[in-house]
Amino acid sequence: MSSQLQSNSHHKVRESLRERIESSEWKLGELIPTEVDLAKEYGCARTTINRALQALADEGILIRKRKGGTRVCPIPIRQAKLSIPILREQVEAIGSEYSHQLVGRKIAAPSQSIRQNLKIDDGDSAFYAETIHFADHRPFAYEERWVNLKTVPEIENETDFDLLSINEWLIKTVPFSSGEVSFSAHKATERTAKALQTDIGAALFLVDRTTWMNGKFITTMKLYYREGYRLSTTI
Amino acid sequence: MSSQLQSNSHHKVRESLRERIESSEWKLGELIPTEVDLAKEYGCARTTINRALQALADEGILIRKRKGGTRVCPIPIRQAKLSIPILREQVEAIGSEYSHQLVGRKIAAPSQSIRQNLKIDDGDSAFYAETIHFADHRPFAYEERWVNLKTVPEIENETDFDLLSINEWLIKTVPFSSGEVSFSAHKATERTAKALQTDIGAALFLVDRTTWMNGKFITTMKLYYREGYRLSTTI
DNA sequence: TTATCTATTATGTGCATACATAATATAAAA
DNA sequence: TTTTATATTATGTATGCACATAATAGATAA
Repeated sequence: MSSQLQSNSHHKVRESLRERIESSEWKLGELIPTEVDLAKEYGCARTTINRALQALADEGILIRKRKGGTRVCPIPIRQAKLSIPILREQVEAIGSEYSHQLVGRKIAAPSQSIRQNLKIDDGDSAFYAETIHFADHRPFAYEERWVNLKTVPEIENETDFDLLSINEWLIKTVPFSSGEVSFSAHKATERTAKALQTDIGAALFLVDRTTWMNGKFITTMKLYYREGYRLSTTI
Repeated sequence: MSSQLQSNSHHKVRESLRERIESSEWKLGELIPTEVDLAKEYGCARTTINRALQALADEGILIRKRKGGTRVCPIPIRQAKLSIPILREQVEAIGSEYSHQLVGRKIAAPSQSIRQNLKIDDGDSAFYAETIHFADHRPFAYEERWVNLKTVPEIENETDFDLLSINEWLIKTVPFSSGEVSFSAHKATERTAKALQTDIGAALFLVDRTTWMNGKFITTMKLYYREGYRLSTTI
């Protein structure tokens, strides 16, 4: 955590306060001194204390109210930040060579649930593709993706997904989008097992993701990871 | 996102800049104007611009370097914040009644890998417990937990885990701890299937978690969720 | 040419000050 | 007593200013 020495006052104050909170000098839900008092104690400007306290409040370990004062969060909620890297980086991070293969591509009318995800009408068709992602030429993840042609019509004319996978192409084309992700466990079906060269019934880690931008739905996909895959983070 | 109208200048500036970034006014990796220029443009102090830019940098959509200037992050890394709620809240959030049952409890010498997680010596023993968590009296998750007796010796004398589950007791006793979590998919074994009243071979969602505080290791656990469980978040 | 020094530049930070704002406590009026 | 106005308080924010610091570009010396 505090591996990088910060000689800056507001960082130092923040870490000092963090320690005091974590050592239970102030108990859960308890009021801590006011900014003015802390400024006096630390011998710095109130601005500096304010900055430190706001940062801790952003982290969720303090709760602040005007006039009410600042108190230690009564129920410390653990928040894990997990970055969702693109597959190429995920594979290269473990020192393997990344490659991918487009095994299916079509324009078709998606199922009801997919239509709902992309907010498209009943008759409308969409772009569909299946991709197998490899680490050192061994299947690593299998991707089923639908792309909304109303939002990203250019994809229909995009012929070359050899260098850039569809995901990477989309990130370049629609860089800042919001999305919803969910993680679950999934028994490998005949199709997913075949794509990942594993057994039917294997426990696959499934990432479900739908992204949109300015209210326009862009893409929805299912990403099946091989057995043994772990998504890790710190809290 | 910007649902709550903020009349504050630095919030307004931040959201304005966010829109300009998301509308690709500045492309991926491109340099944006300096603080001084933006301050001139927005008619505010540099401090205000600085605050807005720092916030966007914290979010990961800007990259700042002294002298180098501020640029749009070349590879927008999607960061999902996922809060790890305690099981009681998770169950009650879906409108079900929460209950739990301690099915095993002992002081024993853990396996090599657990000893490694808790950083305890070869001969040392630790506290072990298995808990089944129910939603409306149906098994929801199965927990296997080891607790380091060197760090939390009080747990040995704690007899009553009826009201508070071990996890809840630990949160109360050691409120601010760091930890590592990993998610994966796991085929139900005889034991886990039995505990969750499901079939052997079912695809379970597994959460692996180890927590520590000030370098002292507290607990490590495996939490197996029933089939169909989804962990969701937005990015 | 290469290495070394030296501006220059944009961000990082701290501070004093001033005022805004939400929430509470107190006093005054009904 | 209840309601309403008013003061008080702690945090929220904006600003001008000064200086620190990292990284670069340019100038100078080897």
